[in-house]
Amino acid sequence: MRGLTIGEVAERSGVSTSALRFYEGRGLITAERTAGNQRRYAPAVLRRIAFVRAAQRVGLTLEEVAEALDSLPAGRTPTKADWARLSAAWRTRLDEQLARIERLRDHLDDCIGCGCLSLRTCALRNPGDEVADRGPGAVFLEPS
Amino acid sequence: MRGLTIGEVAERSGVSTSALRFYEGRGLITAERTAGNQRRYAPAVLRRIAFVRAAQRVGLTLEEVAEALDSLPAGRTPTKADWARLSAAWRTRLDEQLARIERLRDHLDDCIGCGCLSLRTCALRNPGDEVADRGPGAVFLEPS
DNA sequence: GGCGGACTTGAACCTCGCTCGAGGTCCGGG
DNA sequence: CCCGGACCTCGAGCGAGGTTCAAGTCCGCC
Repeated sequence: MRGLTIGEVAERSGVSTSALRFYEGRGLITAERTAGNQRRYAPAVLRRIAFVRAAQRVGLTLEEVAEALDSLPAGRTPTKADWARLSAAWRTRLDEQLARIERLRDHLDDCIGCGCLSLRTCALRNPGDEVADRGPGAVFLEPS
Repeated sequence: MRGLTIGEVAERSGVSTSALRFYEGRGLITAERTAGNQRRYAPAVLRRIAFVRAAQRVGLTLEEVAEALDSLPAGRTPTKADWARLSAAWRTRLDEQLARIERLRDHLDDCIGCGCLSLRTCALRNPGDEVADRGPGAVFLEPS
């Protein structure tokens, strides 16, 4: 009963063993067990993990990733058509994010120099656009 | 000793009273107290709160917002020059976010239909670009 | 002076995506 | 057979940005 150990999968995928166990708990990946209860992974799990990480970079929550994975036909290897369907949906999502940020930037341009946070009409003060980037991004106010 | 009550500030700013107390704990806003220990806010707090919310929409953490507020000269009302300086920094930040998402989208375009998550060279699999939008965004996989 | 709604505090809880630690087991080489 | 490193489970903790609760106090109007 060969298969990849969790450590091997972690190394090859760049995802920590704790994250792999966490993903398993969320139903994102699965593993066989040895007689001694250790996980053994099929090589295909690496592609699945790559899918999860790619989806996360696009901004999906793990729950959404799980839905997307569930939408793939069980049993067979995903085809190019499956991938095209999902990646088109991702693209839409990215386009929406771009549009949102662009709107925000344009409002900001309108506002520069006008001190308009004091005006009730300022678009920046009013809702609809969210960014909330929690990733490793640029630091605000240059570290001088 | 007049001044706005916390409820009035909440109503006018659209920020909940619990959030206002939370902001005070983070040093983002301040308030006087009545003899009976209730908060009373100066009207200028509304502009300050608007600033906080705008900065959050641009993606700053509350800690970064606090730094930005600290960078404003104490005591006097912020000038247009102050605002221009900060909003220019925000614009840079938004531009970086846009660039990041565009790169990701372009990778995705390169990948559509090629099933390239199976290739070790796929740019989508490899790091550097993060999105992680936690805001109210579009739902993935249209609700059909 | 009495009523009720607005206010006070602190602590506990929430989501998300993990990480870490404790305490214990398994596996492979020498 | 023994050792050490990799593995196991379970539960707690983090950090961001709050919300919710409990128990008690204040404010202002009639």
